[in-house]
Amino acid sequence: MAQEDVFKKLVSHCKEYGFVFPSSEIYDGLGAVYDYAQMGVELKNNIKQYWWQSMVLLHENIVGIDSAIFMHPTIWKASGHVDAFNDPLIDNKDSKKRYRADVLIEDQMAKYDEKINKEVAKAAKRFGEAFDEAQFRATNARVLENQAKKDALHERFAKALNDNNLEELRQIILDEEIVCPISGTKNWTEVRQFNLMFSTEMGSTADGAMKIYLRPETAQGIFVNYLNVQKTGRMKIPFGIAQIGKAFRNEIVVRQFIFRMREFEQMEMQFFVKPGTELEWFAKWKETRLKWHKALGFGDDHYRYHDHDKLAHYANAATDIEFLMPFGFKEVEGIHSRTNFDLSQHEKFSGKSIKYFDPEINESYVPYVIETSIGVDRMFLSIMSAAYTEEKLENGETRVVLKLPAALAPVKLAVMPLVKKDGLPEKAREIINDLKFHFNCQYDEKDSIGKRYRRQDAIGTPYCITVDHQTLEDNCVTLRNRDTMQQERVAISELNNIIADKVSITSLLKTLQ
RNA sequence: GCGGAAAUAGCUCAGUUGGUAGAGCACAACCUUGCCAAGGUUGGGGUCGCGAGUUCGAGCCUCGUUUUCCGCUCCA
Repeated sequence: MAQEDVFKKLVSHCKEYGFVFPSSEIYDGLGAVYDYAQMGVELKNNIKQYWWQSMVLLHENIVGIDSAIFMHPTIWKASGHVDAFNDPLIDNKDSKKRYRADVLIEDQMAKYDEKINKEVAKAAKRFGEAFDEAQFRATNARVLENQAKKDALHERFAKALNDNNLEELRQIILDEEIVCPISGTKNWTEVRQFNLMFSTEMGSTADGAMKIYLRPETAQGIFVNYLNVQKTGRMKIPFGIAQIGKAFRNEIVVRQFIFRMREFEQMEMQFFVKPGTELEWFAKWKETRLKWHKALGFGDDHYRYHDHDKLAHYANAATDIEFLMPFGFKEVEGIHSRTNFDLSQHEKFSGKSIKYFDPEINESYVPYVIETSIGVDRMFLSIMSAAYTEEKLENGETRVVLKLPAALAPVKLAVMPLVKKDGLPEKAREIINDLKFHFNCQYDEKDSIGKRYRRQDAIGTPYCITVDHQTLEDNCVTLRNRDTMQQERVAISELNNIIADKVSITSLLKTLQ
């Protein structure tokens, strides 16, 4: 089966069986926003629980927080997001390359300087030692002409930037006859301001309102709280802070279902370490995180590292964990050595010292940070795509089964009477009324037993138990395994023990030790 | 953002030169059956993505728009 087909079928399956719906569908949807449905929310919660427990339960030096989505706007100046996420961009229609309009104009100004310098260099060569550069610059016609052009451009450019006048920026590019370095043409689109951060206003009166942003990442909520957590939690370096929460980015290009959404959820852990030890910890977390992924049992060939050659300005090492999606290997988690960039920036912008006093060396320092950052929605998609299976059966039929890890499956157990009479439904209800306290169970008596098994296969339920006539006599039921379709007969009183061991997140966590 | 394609029932799709919408599966009820998608009867569900235009008449033609997919592009 071609990979695009798998992806298409997966999207249909998510809709049909209640995992993911397009947001606001009855109003034609909203671009790149999706809702998790009755099955999806269970799977997503289980993923989050698996991550949270692997961080907070298994590490005594990692604690969690839940910081607000709204944060002081200066935080995003300190982090660099205000500058980096607000660019006037222009496209060349021929090369289809996108440029920052302001950079194109700055390059043009540099070209005038080049011309002037060339004239100066030429003259210097001609006149030798007698050359008076200041005199030359002040009198030479060509130099003056270029200087005047540059000054005029500079003035016009500064005004356009100041007024945030995008049309004027475009007009400057046209008037200066700036060409695309690739296509060499002047076939430009309009200049558009890209605001990758969503903003809103806090304060109910218009004049007293403050422009604030919906956080584009959850990490900053950890950084600005790190010292509070350290002091009140009596944490000693090295220690980590974990957080799961929504983040928002006004993406320019959104595609591939829930892989890139405007509203998405992150699971981030920032690990604070002593300067100089960060690369050791980076290596350790790189390994730890991959192990966490592999424990799900989809096969080691589904994963690979992608080390970054080009590092962001704040990082001194970075890697991605990539997962083999239907459309190729894609980033699911990022592990970054962020140095002390973020904390230092917050010291600078807030004016408050956020140094950690290290009692072991009797010194204060700004810790270095290792970040592990994973997109819940991407994780969800990777799990769904790896679990989705079309299986040829011996009788020639095809069975669609979601081979989800049992610990993550939305429904753990389906309880069904073999027939809808003879007291079997009542017996089945009796069983489910006991088990529902322990697992997410479904009851189903509609249609043939085979059809009911297939329905459970389609949502990834790992176990089905069937109540038959014999059950009424011996208090045993058949327990059917989703993947092997094998059945065994077990006592009702044993069900809880047998199933709990197989479907609990705890047993999955134990494989990490 | 550019170029291309598409949008009809919960899902997958038909729908002829323009004449008031169908199938399979799914869903609900009942009958029959009873361990891997059985059969029968009946029923519910669509202003054909949305808005204009052309026409006596638009699911079909034209324009716009929204959403999705593919290729570029972008991606702290």
